Amino acid sequence: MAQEDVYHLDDAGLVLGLSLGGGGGASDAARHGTGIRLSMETRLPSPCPLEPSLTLSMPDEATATATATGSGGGGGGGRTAHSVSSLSVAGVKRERVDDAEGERASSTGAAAARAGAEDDDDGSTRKKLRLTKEQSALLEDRFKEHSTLNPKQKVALAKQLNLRPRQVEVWFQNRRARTKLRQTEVDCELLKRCCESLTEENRRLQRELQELRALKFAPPHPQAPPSSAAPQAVAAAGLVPTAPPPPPFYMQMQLPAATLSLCPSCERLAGPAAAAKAEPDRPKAATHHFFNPFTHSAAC
DNA sequence: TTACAACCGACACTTACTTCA
DNA sequence: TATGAAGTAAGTGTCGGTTGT
Repeated sequence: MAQEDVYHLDDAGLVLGLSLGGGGGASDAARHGTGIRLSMETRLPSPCPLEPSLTLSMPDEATATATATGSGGGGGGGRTAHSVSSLSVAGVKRERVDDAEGERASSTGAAAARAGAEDDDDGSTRKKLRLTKEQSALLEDRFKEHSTLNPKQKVALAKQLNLRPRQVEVWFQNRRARTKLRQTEVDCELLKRCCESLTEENRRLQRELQELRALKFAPPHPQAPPSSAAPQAVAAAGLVPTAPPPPPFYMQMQLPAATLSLCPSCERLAGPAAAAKAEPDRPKAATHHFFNPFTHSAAC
């Protein structure tokens, strides 16, 4: 399921693009689209060509339209082909290689013992394995070092944990997915706050504009200053606060939202700025709570 | 050099199972 | 004890990249 929301705040000259979901799409971005796509640009062509949009339009209509459509991602068909999978050509691929490599042999291992005989024969029930705390801890440690494993590392780790290589591979896949999901949630929350701030800023600017227009078309006051001095006049009339309004939220942001990230171990919000503040002498890559999912580096 | 097929790794999506409040 | 939500191991289909022919 893909979901793409674009918040188009024309007056503020800002467009926030939020892309969620995806999978099975034509483009790589769509296929890997569960990650947030953040874009903050000034003065994009209006109206925004992207379909799901929230538009806060100019003065008088003061309309706000919002549409959100979930485009069918597709991705896997889930269980639809389950009955075929074990015999299908695609299904034969990798797992069967791992099987051949000796995961059936691992049925003597502790994991298989816990799983309870791994009854491949009847195939009617899916016994679920629970990893031990020690296994999970070691996997977590390896994940902190590298979020991906090469085949040699995978086999070695599987041997060390007394698991099948396929299980290690699946664990890393699921762990990456969890990390990405948490990161998406954090980004989503940030975007939400940013959008709320921009909406408020937009309202304030519209009010200000209306006041200025009202002043411009009002009959001239005998002692009123010329129209070129409108701001002062407005201020004198007490129509706008004398103190400047606080800077909008997006201006207070010290760094782009996309650079905020979660520490893979403690899953706390982190960012280069916070990290540098915490330990200024330390190189960024070696700072706590800073994890770059794209370089697969973590340093907690 | 280009075209093609096979393979592989990663991902998105999903299901099934376990744990816990 | 029953139950629903959350967490997670695992299955499946798809895509892009690599490699051999």
